[in-house]
Amino acid sequence: MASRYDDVMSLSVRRGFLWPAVDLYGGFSGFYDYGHLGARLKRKWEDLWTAHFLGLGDNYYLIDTTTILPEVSLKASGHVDHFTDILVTCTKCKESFRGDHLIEAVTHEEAEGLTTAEVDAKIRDLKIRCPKCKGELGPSRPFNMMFPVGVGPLGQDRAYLRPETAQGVFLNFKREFEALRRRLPMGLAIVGRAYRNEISPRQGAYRMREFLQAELQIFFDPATFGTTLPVDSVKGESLRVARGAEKHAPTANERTVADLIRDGLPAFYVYHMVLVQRFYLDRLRVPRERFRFAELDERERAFYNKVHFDVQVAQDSLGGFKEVGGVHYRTDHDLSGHALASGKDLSVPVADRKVLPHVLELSFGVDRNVWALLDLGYEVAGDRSVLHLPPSLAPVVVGLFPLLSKQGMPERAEALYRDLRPGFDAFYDETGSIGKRYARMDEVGTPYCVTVDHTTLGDGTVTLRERDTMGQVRVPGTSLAAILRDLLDGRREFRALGSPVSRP
RNA sequence: GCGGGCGUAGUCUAGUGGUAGAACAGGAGCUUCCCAAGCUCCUAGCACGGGUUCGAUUCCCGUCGCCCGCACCA
Repeated sequence: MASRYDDVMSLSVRRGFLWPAVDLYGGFSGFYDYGHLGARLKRKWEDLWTAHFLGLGDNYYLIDTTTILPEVSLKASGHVDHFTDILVTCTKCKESFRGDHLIEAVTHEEAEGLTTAEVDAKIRDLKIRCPKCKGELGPSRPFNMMFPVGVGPLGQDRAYLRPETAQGVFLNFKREFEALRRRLPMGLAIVGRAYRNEISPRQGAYRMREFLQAELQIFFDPATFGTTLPVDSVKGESLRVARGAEKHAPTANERTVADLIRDGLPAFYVYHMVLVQRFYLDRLRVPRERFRFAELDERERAFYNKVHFDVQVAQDSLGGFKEVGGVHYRTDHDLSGHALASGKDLSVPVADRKVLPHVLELSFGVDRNVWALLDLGYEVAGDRSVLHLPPSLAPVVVGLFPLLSKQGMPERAEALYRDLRPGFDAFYDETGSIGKRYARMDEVGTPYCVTVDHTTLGDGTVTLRERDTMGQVRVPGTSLAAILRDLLDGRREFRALGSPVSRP
């Protein structure tokens, strides 16, 4: 019995969205490659994300930074120390545990950051045994989630593949602040790869060792940011949130912006939650009930976050609400860390004061979002399978077919294809029956199909078919480009295009 | 990493100690023509490595990978 996950993965592999990397040699756990449709879908998601989030501010820009970072910079960010877990394995039942957690459970004191020798000593002194089988615990060993890289001919310069794109922004903060003429708020975004040596990659594109992040870091003056935003204009807007323990249930509560601010969340933070929710509901067309913000408590949050809500989308292939992004209030953690370690003052002048800017991070996993689109969009009903992608994200926007492979119809259809090709992701097909061609387009999410038929030969009109409704209208072939552009940009509705063509 | 299950064309699968069939998909052709029609032909597979054996896709071991549970998840 194939699961929902298998169905989505099968579609992805068959049609060219994504599949396991290096599968010629049996695969490479935690790594996935994108095929021709997946790469285009991913690129369109990135473009949409970039347009939406850079549009949130006049001083928001995209930058691009290295994926390899020297140890000193990641030491300053806290990743060298905090991204390392000390693991202890039971010699009897082979179960592994985090050393600091074992010690904290007994002493109720913070034990994170201890060395392996210290953990071993504590375990011995406190006579800690395996919590599961009471067996004897083996020696502890460090495990860092970052991939080490030896730079230089002898590999003598210790470095790591970046575990998040954000550090590239912080390292370039001072340069950009000058280049952008010293203005706050300033937004710097990176869409790029990041790497984590996950112990156990799972669930396809959900937990990967190499993945693509889209992150926007907004630098601001904590004293004034909330008051400079049009928070009042969204006060009545409702957000879907699960706070504290609520996230363990597959639901969310509708809470107004005003409510959340009254509960103590910073106004600027809630304001940006609204903008993120709009991106998912309005732009990505995620059904409202499948979207929510899930709050992480102190124990679950990363070491640098003061307020943290996951952005989650409910996906049947992954068993419910799963993280696709996050809204993180990182305070001045990063800039102060880099200021301390580099010896450079990263505070900036604001009016007559010096301010170390705070950071609000809007962070998204691109691969997770692409998978969510496939999961949400894929529908199998009887013998028809349809991928309901938002038209603006569909890797193929329009299919062009001749009804018959004769009477000059292929030439007419191909001419239309040539006309549209420069401006649209168009696809021409004359093989098989017309129904089969529609079916193929439906399955890869193509929102519109155009067919040249007998009537076309007389008056130049063609049929335009909409994927989701299978409805057809007749439009002039010469207007196709303009009509498609309007449909994709949301300026026109398909049903408003004209009277439907009836079919037998 | 531990435990369990699994690995046969692109996909989904049948099957055997004597090297494999089907369906769907794909290609060519005929025919038909507005929602995966039909017919003919074709392409294509036992994850990888080792062992046992006259002979291994099948049995055994290892590796890799996938799924589930545990742990982990800045």
